[in-house]
Amino acid sequence: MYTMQKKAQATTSDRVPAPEVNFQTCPFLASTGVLGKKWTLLILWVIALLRIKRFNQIRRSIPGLTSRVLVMRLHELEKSGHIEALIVKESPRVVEWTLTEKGTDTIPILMSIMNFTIKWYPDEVFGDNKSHTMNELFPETEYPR
Amino acid sequence: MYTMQKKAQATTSDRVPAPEVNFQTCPFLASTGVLGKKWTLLILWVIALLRIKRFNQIRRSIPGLTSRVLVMRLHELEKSGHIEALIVKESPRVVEWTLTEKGTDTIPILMSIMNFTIKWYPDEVFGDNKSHTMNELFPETEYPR
DNA sequence: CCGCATCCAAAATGATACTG
DNA sequence: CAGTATCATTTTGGATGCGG
Repeated sequence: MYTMQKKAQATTSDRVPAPEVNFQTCPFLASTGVLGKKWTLLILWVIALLRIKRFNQIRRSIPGLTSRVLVMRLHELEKSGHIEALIVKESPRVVEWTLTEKGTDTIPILMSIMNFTIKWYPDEVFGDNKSHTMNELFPETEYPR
Repeated sequence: MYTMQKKAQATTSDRVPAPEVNFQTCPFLASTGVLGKKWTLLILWVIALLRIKRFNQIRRSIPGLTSRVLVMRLHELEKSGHIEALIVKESPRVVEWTLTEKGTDTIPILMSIMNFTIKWYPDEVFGDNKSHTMNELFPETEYPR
C-alpha cells in the first residue's frame, strides 16, 4: 500500500519522494537506453522467462518483430551488458543468447509489468478470461523485488 | 531469489514459466499501449511521485520533452485511463493532471525500474556517487508490489 | 504567461528480399 | 541459421504561432 496517496486533508505540500534522485537521467525512464526502446522488454521476456536462446526462435515467438529490429536489439542488449552471445558453431552459424547478471536483474521489472497487465488487461493476456494472479502463474518465484 | 536460474545439472527441459500467459499481447511489453512509448514513464513519474500537476511544470521538469509530445502523451494517458484532467479554470486555461487508480497501479513498475537503475546506473541518477537503496530513498513506501 | 496546434525535418521502425 | 540491404511508413524533434 502506498502512503503517498492523497488523504482527505492532505495538501500539496506533502513530502516529495526522493528529490535527490535524478529520475530524468534514468536510462530506462528516459528511453535513452535499450530498455526504453520498442520490442526490448518482449525480447528479454522470451530469453529470461521462456529460456529461448536462438535468433529465429526468438523472432518467431514475437509476432511482428522483424530480423532487422531483433538484431539491433540483441546487439544493443549485448553492448549494454544485459545479454551475452555464445557462438556454438560456425557455418551455418549457431548462436545462443543468455542473460547476464544485469539482465537477470531486469526480471523484477518484467514481473511488475505483468502484474499490472493481468489486472488491467486480462482479456489481452489470457485466453480463458478467468482471473489469475502472479502467485498462480509463477508459483516458485518471489517477485518483483 | 529466482529459482528459474540455471543450476549445475539443470537442463533446457526445465519448466517454462507461465505458458498460459500471452505475453506477446501485453500492451506495455509489446509497446502497443502508451506505457511502452517514449517519455511516458517519465511523465508518470513526475505526476505520481513528484505530484506535479500542471502542463508547463511537467514539461519543465523533463528536459528535452517538447510541448508537442507532452500533449500527445497526456491525452493518450487520459484515454487509456491512467490519468485524469481537472479543468481548474478557463481563460487562461488551467488544467490539473492526476493519477487514476489504474495510474496509481503503475507506481510499482516505476519503482522496480528505479530499483534496477540505482544498482546498475548509480552515476546517472545520483549526484553524490554514494550508494543508496530504495528503502533509504522511499522510507515510507512499500514497493514494488 | 497558459495549454495546445501547425508545419516540416529527422529518427526509428516495418516490409521484403537477399547473403555467407 | 543468423544476420544484411534497401526502401516505405510511422513516430518523434524543433521551431513557431495563436487564441484565451
